[in-house]
Amino acid sequence: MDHQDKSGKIDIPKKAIYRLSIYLRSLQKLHANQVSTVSSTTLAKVAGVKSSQLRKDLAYFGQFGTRGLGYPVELLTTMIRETLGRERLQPVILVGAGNLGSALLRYHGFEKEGFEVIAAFDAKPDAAISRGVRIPVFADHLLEDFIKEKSVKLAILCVPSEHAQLTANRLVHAGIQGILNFSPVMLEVGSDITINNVDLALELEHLSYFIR
Amino acid sequence: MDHQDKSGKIDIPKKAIYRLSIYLRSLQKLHANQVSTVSSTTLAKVAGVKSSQLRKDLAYFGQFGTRGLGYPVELLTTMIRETLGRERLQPVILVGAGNLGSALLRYHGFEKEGFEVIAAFDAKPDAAISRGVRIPVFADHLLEDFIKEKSVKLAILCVPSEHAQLTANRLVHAGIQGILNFSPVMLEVGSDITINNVDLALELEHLSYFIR
DNA sequence: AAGTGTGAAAAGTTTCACAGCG
DNA sequence: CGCTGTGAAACTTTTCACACTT
Repeated sequence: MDHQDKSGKIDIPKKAIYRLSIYLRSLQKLHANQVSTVSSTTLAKVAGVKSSQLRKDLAYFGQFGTRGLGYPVELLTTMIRETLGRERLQPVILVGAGNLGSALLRYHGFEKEGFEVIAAFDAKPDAAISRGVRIPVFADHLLEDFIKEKSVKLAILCVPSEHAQLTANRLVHAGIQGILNFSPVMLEVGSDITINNVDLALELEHLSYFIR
Repeated sequence: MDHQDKSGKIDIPKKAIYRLSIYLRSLQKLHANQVSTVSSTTLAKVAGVKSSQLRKDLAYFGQFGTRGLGYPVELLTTMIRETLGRERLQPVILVGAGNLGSALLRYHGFEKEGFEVIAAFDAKPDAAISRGVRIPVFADHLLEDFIKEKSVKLAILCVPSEHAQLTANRLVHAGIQGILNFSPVMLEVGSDITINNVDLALELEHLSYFIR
């Protein structure tokens, strides 16, 4: 196995990809502190992982370190960005500007990390607008044209559970390739589409198992 | 290994515990549709997993099925609830009622799944109250007393990154055992405390790797 | 000496396949 | 017969330990 899948993309374990994002943040923090070279031990500590795991993760997509010295912060940042497909700004849309949806729009956590939420869609756009959302909120039926026009690839899905699958189908049909899904529903989509479920109640439930 | 860890709790793989929550929801859906018995194949389909995995997951904490027939919906619901520690309502507090925090308070996704957010805490409680939050919002320094008084075990942490670790320390010291952490920071806590990180920007970043 | 890169071992998880029960 | 419960196999991910480079 040469770490290559059929699409020509390097085959990195899913969990390692999550960690790459964490490394990216840690590197940015180090860069802000004028650090220009970092050892796997130090970076691992900042990121909260084992140093051996960090080295293995980085080795999945290249060799960037200097033995005896460590990794150049700036180069490594660039390489991880490139691997994650974050060299250029990704436009994102949000669908379903209800309670949670408009909350996410006002919360600027995505922008801070370099994602631009360029528009939102809702059956009742006025309601969201009146909630103090600044990003343009359009009527639901304009969704498809907008996605095609702007070639948007990423969507945040916050519609009520009962509409989630139907809306997901529309998104995929219009060209969306990745969905961040906040509905507590297992979406069924083609294998070429990536779904990321964020299920807040489920996370709390998971915690409640571990408290004795 | 008899599936028992030192605390006397059955040793269920972490990933299986997440799935138990999904099964619980699926069962509730079936129950609402008057289904009283369900086969592993059917329940697995609803939950979006393989039937063999479902059977293995359930087997970790008991034997509830009848061969040739399937699982009794109601009993299985009770057993999973019990395993997850969800037989009785868990009180939860939220710390940091800023942008995201007050958004989560207005969003009632937790309540719907049976968690009661009984109070929130913030350095500037008035700001959150004026944002239309109905749950009582108290001043930050009342945190410890409240946790002890009500023996709260679960907290949702939404303070800015720079205060996250300090606040987590306070929570743990006051008796919190599980933290749902929305700050993009790896919290360092004792091994008896469970942390669940929900990092929205990280999830988006993960998606961006998979879109070609 | 310090620290990377990496095979190989260990641990964790999923899937298979089938014996056995109702 | 239909479907559960489960060992064993397959696969994935993590950790170890050390050869090797600067």
